[in-house]
Formats: sequence, structure tokens, C-alpha cells
Amino acid sequence: MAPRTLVELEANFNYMVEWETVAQHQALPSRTGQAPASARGTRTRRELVRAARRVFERDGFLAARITDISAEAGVAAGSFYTYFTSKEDAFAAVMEEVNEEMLHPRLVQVTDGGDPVSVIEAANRAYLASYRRNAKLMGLLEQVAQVNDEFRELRLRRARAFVDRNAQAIARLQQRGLADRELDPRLTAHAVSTMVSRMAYLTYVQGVVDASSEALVQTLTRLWANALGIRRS
Amino acid sequence: MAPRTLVELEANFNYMVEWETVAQHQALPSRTGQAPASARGTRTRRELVRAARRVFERDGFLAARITDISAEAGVAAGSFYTYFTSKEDAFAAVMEEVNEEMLHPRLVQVTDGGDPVSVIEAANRAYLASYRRNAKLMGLLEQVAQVNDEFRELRLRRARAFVDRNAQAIARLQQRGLADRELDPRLTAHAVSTMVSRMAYLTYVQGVVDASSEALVQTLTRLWANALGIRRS
Amino acid sequence: MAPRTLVELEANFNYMVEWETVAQHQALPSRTGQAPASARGTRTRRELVRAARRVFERDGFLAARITDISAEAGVAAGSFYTYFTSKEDAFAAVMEEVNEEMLHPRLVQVTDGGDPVSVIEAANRAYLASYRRNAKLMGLLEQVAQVNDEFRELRLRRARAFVDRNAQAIARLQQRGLADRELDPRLTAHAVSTMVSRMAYLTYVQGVVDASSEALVQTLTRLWANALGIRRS
Amino acid sequence: MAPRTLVELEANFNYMVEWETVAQHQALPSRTGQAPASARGTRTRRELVRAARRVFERDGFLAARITDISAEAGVAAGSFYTYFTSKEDAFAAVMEEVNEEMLHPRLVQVTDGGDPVSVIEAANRAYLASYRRNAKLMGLLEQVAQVNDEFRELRLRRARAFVDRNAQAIARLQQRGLADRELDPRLTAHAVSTMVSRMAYLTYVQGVVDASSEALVQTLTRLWANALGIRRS
DNA sequence: GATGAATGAGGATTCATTCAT
DNA sequence: CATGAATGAATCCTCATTCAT
Repeated sequence: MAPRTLVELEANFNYMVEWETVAQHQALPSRTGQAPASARGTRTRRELVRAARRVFERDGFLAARITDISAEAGVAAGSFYTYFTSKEDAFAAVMEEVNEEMLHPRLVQVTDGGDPVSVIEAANRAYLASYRRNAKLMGLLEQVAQVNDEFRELRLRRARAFVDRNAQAIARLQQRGLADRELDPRLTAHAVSTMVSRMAYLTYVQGVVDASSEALVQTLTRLWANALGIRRS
Repeated sequence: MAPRTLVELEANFNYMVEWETVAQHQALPSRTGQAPASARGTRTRRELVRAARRVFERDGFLAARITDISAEAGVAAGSFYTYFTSKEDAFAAVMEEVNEEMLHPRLVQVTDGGDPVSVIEAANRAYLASYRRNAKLMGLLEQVAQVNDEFRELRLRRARAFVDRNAQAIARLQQRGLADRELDPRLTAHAVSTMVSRMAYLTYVQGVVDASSEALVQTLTRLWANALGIRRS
Repeated sequence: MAPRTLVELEANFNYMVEWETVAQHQALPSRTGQAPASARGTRTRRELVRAARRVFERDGFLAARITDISAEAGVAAGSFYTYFTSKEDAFAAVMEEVNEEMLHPRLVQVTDGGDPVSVIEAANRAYLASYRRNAKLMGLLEQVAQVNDEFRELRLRRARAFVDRNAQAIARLQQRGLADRELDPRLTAHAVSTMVSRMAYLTYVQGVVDASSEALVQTLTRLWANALGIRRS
Repeated sequence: MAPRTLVELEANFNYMVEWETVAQHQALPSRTGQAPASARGTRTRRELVRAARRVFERDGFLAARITDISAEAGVAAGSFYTYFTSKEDAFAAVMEEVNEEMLHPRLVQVTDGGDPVSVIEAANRAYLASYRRNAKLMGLLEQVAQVNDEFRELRLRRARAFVDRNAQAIARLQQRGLADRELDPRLTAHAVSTMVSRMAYLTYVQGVVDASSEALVQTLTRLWANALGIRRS
């Protein structure tokens, strides 16, 4: 039986590595200096997180200076350390914010009985749309993971979790005779996830893939279905 | 007619983005301070390049200090600048060296009449093997491209060139009825290239994919063939 | 009618190139890093400017090291950059300070009806006195202008302004039959200005002219009056 | 009796401070490493001196690097030290060369009985012409004297010698009733010398005085004659 | 809580000068 | 004599982090 909802789908073919990275409640590598107690504190912290996001998006993680962030937030340099212990900490907070935003994705519920391919298509469409919406941050995450071991570890750990689940889903499809039995489920899960997420990166962050989002959805969906050898009903 | 040699094959399905990146004779972003005029100079420069490679591989590009490199090479700090203008310049020189090595890949000649799939397999095997051999440097390149605009630009420009060629190859297969005609050739070229190269990265650089190289070759080859809808003869 | 006050006189025969250079409100080539916002900051900045002056006067502009200045001020090396962007910037601040001092010159009011020559004499006396008082800085300015284009440009631009005014004054005297009509007003203005200011330099900075200030005043005044062909009443 | 030749004149009113500076055979602050013994050596040394002049004129004394000079001369870096001990040394050699050139100035012989003013005029004309011809080097000398104590001392010592002679000449004119007896001969000698040489500097080096050489000669001559109170016959 | 000045470790870079070949 | 590579002392400058007010 086909998956019924996108949420269910995600449990099966989830390649949304980066997105879910922050959606998960596994602790981010954050050791926030202090939780704001007063209303003023809450406001200042919010300003700082917003400022950090702007500065990160504008200058990149490495080039961003603590000073720039506090200046952008309109607070004194020292105030940064009232709320964060480091640049990494502030970055985690920024991702947390995105997290909040992305925890409520406008995912269309998929009706029962949809065929596997159209479900995959819907998932791809949703994933690409949210990736595009947060392209700058996704690019940042890529950069930070490349530079900071803690973030890299975090990403890898989670990717593994997704792959595990996806691998199981693929295995089930194979057992039901709906997918190519020659494929190694784990490797396959990894490969197709990576294909989609990397294309999203190349398209929306690097701007090297010149295609409409719709064309992207169509092509990736077909490639995916083909690759797994999914029988069309 | 199927491609006859790996060389020919590369002209068709070349996803060896990173590898060829350095193999090409398009200039690397290198502005070396000086070409050594004496034998002694040649020796010192070579020492420095080797030292740079060791230090980069050990500490990463960002953490590497010029001082470390000259110390590792056993020369005075200032001598670094006799041969390079910057850390980037030294990095380019290191990649150049890899370049030399990879310009003579031990590519097995594929006999005539091999079916397309076995040719793809051979190409994948060769690519993964060389990626593995130079895994540390490939990871470095990934990191540097994330941090340095010049190297990023360079990579993107070249990737585009490969995709162009691959897209044409796919289009030809489609015309001959050997591949799924529903696929957009350019997007497809991009997607399958990225799938393979990214899996190589995740496996040999990040170590997250836990599989034998052979299993990897088998799975990627099958996924690729499936994805393109290649008819088996 | 003869000029009545020294202020009026200056508008006529002003050769005080270097002095007025800093007295003018045309911006010095200064891009100070930061205006101190606290009392402590004001104090530190003042200490730095004083230290800079001492070090410049002691070692000259070129030999002065940022380190020396911060050490002399009793602050950390990095603190220099809280207030200045460069050595040039600090130098501009030092000159600014002199500026303040010289904006309130103790110029004796000249009584009405004084004859032109005695007015010139008073002006010369005042100029030489203030030059002497700030001899070390005037020497520094000479040195810096020789080495730094921005300061050179500034000086030249201002010198031009003075010459313009002086030339007009000379032209008026010629029209009234009070000065030699054969002289080119602009060149003459330049020449006599330069004669006095250069003598001040040679005397108080280089110490090559061995004469009392009074003798200098007398001789320069007489040379000047003679040169212009001023008729004595 | 009026002076008969320009040479004689120079002995009287010589303000050609900078020029004669190098024309004199008082040793320049030069400790040349080695006098070339072979023909090849002579050639190399000449190349180096020429190159040094070009580089000094192009970049200024401070910015000029030994490396630039040897490169410009087309010799190895080390060769510089075969002939010079330092940058200062090379500079002295360059001035020496100019010296050679200026030892044969095309000075027109002044016939007997010329009146003093026309003699002064001729001297001014000759001085300004040679200053103009070597403007770049004169500017350099100004710069170097500002920066290097040895060159400064040298200049001052010589200037003093000239002033001495000129002061005697002026005193003689005063005794004969041909010049204003109120003037201090030494100070006057200094002042008029400086006026002319400084105007030459401002005109030909700094380019701030906008006048034809002829206008300059006329004005300076008249100012000078006026200043000394020379009676016209 | 906010402020903003002070700190100082840390690395890059330059170039005159030496010297083995 | 010429070569040109090696040396390394000498400063500059940045910026995360602390802390007194």
C-alpha cells in the first residue's frame, strides 16, 4: 500500500537532510550563555539573532565578525556575550529560528491511494520549495559544516538516521516486488537522497543549474522512479 | 554504437567533475611568485609543495599556517614567499601536482562491442578508484571551494563544461531509442553526475557511507542505468 | 588706507602657509576609527595623541612605530586602532591638536593708522614666534609632506588659496601706486611667502640660520618691503 | 665694478644650493663597495646607476627597493652589493652622475661692463634652466635630505659655504653704496637664495607655480634687485 | 542588563643582506 | 664577477573576549 500522507512519506523517502537537520530536536551544538529573563532581554536576543542571520547571509559565516552582528543589532559589542557564547552558538540560534519556520511547512496532505510516483513527486516539490525559500541559509549550513566539526558531525549523524529509515522503506518496496531487487537498499537510499539535495544546492544556492523548479521536480521524480525501478501502476 | 574506450566514454558520460577540474589545462587561480631558475630552487619549491600538501591534509586549509608549511619544509618563513604569493597560491600548486599524477590514469582499455552498462561500470570503477586515492585532496578542494570564491568559480565553470558534453551524449542515446525520452538531457546529466561524485565524497572523504568500493560501483552503475532507462541488450 | 589690524593684514599678506594649513577647517586627511563615547575613551584618546606627538617629535614620522606610541601612552598595542586607522591618521590628530592651540594666537591688535611696513613687521613677528613655538611639528609636517601624498596635496591646495589672496592684495597696492607695478602679483606673492616661511624652517627647524628672532624679523620685513617696492610714508 | 663672468657671479650670488651640492668635490656620503676593475664591471656598474636613477625617479627614494634596481638593470639581486653598500650609496652615485652632467653647464659668458641687474638675470636664467632640466632629481634630493641625516648634513654644510660667500658679496655692494645698508648681509644672502631655489622647487618639482620660465626669471630678478636695494645705473 | 573600551595573542608579510655555486 | 636562493628580524593589524561602570 502506498504511503498516505507526506508526513508518512517522509518517513519513507526522506532525503531532506539539511532541512530536517534543524527540525529535529536533537540538541544543536548550542550552549547559549543565558536564557533571557526579562522582556527587554527577550527583545535584545531576538534582535541579535535577526542581525546574525542578516550578517551571515551577507558576509558568510567565516567573514562575519561578532562586532558586525552587534552593530547590525544596534547593541553594544559586549551584549552579544550575554546571549551567546560564540559565533557558532549564534549560528545555531539562527538555524533554530529557521527551524521554527520550517516546522510548519505548507505540506499538502496526500489522499489515500495515490500512486507511489505522484507521492514522490509531491515530496520532491515540497522539498525543493522549502529549500529554495531558505536557500541562503542552506548554503550557509553547507559552508559551516565544511568548517566546523561540531556542525559536520551533527549533519552526518542525522543523515545516517534518515538513510536508515529510507533504506527500510526501499527494502519493503523490494519485498513487495515494487522495486528493483538488485539494489542495495542502504546505498540506494543514500544515492537518491544525495542526488536530490545536491541538485537543490546547485540550483538554488550556486545557481549553476538553469531550470524552472517545475522542470526540476519532473526530472528528479522520473529519475528517482526509474532508478528504483518502481513499477508504474 | 556503444563507446569503445574509456576515453571515448568520458567524452560521453563524464561526471568526474572534481577530478578533471585539475586535469584540465585551464589555468588554476595560481600566480606563483617565481619559477625557480636553479636546481636548488626547484628542490626547495618541491619541498614546499609537499609540505603544503601534508599540512593541508593534516590541518585543513583554513587552519594551515604559512609558518607551518615552511617549518614542515625545513626552510625559513620568508622562503615560502619566494615561490608562492599566498596560501591559495600554494594550494593551487598542490592541486597542480595531483593534476600531474591524474593525467596518466591507469584506465583500462574497454574492448569493442562492450555493452553500454559494462562501459558505465568501468567508468564508475575508475572514477571511484581515483577519487579514493586522492580522497584527502578531494575533501580539501571541497572545503576550499566553499571558502574561496576563485576556486568556487573555477569549479563551477568546469562543471558546466562537463554537463554540456554529457547532456549531448544523453540526447544522442535518446534519439537512438536507447534512453528514456521523457528526461531533460541537461538536468539528467547534472543529476547523475552529482549523484556519483557526491557518493564518492560521502564515502571516501566523510566516511559516512559504509560499503565496499565494489558494492558502490555495482549500485551506482545500476542506479544510473535504471535512471536513464537504458535498455539492456 | 593701510590695513588696521593683524587680522586684516593676514587677509592681505598671508604667507603663513604651514601655520594656517592646520588652522583652516578644511578637513585634514583624517579618518579616525572612532569618536570616543565615554569619558574613559576621551582620556585614552588624548593620551594616545600626546604619546604620538612625543614619539613623532623624538623619532620622526617614518621611524615611529605604532607599538612605540601605544607603549608611550601606556595602553595595549591594539588600543591604538580603537582611535586611529593608521600612523597617518594619528599624525593628523596631532596636527589637529596644534590646530586648536594656534586658532587662538596671541595676536596683538595693531592700532589704526599704522604704516604698512610696521604692520608687515608685526605679522612677521607673530608668524615667526608661532613657528618657533611649534618648530618640531612644523619640521614633522615638512617631512610627512615629503613622504605622504595626501598631506602633500593638502598643503599645496592650501598654499594656493593663500597665494590667491595675497596676489589680490599686492595687485591692490600696485593700483594705488604703493608697490612696484612691474611685478607679477601671483609670482610675487608666492616668492615672498616662501622666503619667509622657508627662513623660519631653516632657522627653527634646521638651525642653520644663526640669528636672533628679532634680527630675523627686521631683515625679512625690510627685504619684503624693498622687494615689493613699498613706498615709505 | 660689476662681476665679469657668470662664474665670477656665482662666487658672489650663488644660491644654487642643490646644484652645487653635487658639483662640489667634497665627498658625498658614499662608501662604494668596490671600484670596478674589469670592463665588464664598469658596464654593470653603469647599468646599475642608470637603473637606480630610473627607479628612484619613478618610485621615490623610500619606495625604491634594491630588488627593483637590480631587476631594472637586468642583473641578479646580489650584484647590487658588488658595487654599492646600500641604497644611500647608490643614490649618491646617481647624484654623482648628474654632477658630471652639470659640471659643464652651457653658461654664456657675460661681457664686461654688464650692469649688475642683467648679470643677476642671466644667473637666475641659468639656474632655473638647469633646475628644470634635473627637476626629478632635485625633488629626490629634497626627499632624501628629509629622510637621511647624512644627506641633510651635507646639504646644510654646503649651503653655509655658499651663504658665506654671498654674504661677503653683499657686504661689498653695501660698502660701495650699491645696496641697502640696513640689511644684515648673512640673513639677506640666505633669504634671497632660499627664495629663488624654493620657487624653482615649487615650480618644477611640485608644479604649483603656474608660470613660464621667462616670467619667473623676470619676477625673481626684479624682486631680488629690489630687495637688496640695488641702484640701477 | 547594557555599554563600549581595553586587552593581547597570533600570523602574515616584506626585503635588505649574505653566501654557496 | 655574476647568480639567485635563503634567511629571519621586525612590525603591522585583527578581533574575540573580558570587565569595570
